[in-house]
Amino acid sequence: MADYKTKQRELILEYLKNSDRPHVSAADIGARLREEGSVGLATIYRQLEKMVEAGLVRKYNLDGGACYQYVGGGEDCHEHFHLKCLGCGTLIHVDCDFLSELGPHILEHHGFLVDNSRTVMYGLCKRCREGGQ
Amino acid sequence: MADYKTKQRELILEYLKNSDRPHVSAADIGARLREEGSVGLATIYRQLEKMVEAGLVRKYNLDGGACYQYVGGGEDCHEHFHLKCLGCGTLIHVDCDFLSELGPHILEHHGFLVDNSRTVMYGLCKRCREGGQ
DNA sequence: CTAAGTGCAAAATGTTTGCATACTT
DNA sequence: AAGTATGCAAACATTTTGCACTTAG
Repeated sequence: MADYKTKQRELILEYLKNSDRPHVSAADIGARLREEGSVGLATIYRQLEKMVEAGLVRKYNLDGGACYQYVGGGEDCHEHFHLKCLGCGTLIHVDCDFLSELGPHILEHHGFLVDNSRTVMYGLCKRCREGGQ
Repeated sequence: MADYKTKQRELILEYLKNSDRPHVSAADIGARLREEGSVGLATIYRQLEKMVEAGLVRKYNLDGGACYQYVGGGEDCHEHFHLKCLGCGTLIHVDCDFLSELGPHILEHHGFLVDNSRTVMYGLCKRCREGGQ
């Protein structure tokens, strides 16, 4: 029942923490960890599942597969917003004061508690807007 | 380029409109339409894709596959926001001045054009928040 | 007649599982 | 030693695609 501390688990956690991009797919992790420590994809999925269950990692179901984000127990991503481009599929992370007021506003005026970590706003990014589409 | 009006498309649309449940998977549609009119799964996926693109249908990526919801083209949903309760599943429509500033703000400061009709914010409604969960 | 849509089966993803082996505690 | 974790390959589920054929405009 207790999570053993294995080399693989540490590598995955390490990767999640130090990734420059906030959201990472299982394949991303696999691609990187196959070089150095060699961690099987199955292990990655199994560990990610545990981490999600433990609240260490958050899972997002996106179009072409799921992405994972390290949140380290404490919140982290509750503070910002996600914009997903319907054109190129990019997931954009946004931190912004104006947007930070959104949650409190909705809670106060509409009685609804928004969970930013699960909310994705869809639309078109600048490049896709300018490139036709 | 123009969407042809085929028997299959009509059947799928009909099913989406009359479904008692708001969210339906491609498999759900297939299971039902195989009985009567016989519509191939591939066609269902291809039609759903078009409908999503046309704004007739909204797509949600869930854990075990995607679900689709008919939202009708005629609605003025571009004007307001959608809050979906993770507890009871209710979809709440919200009209509000503060929220109306959100789109312009994101466009101006983040270069991203939000499509309100496709964007759903997830969280908990008042009742679900108070009732535990 | 031409463009678009359809069904089927095959293929491409993304994720999970069975099992023998290896590692943690 | 007992309980977990791992790797691999096979199994799965869902969605996409190639192709010959049908249908709508």
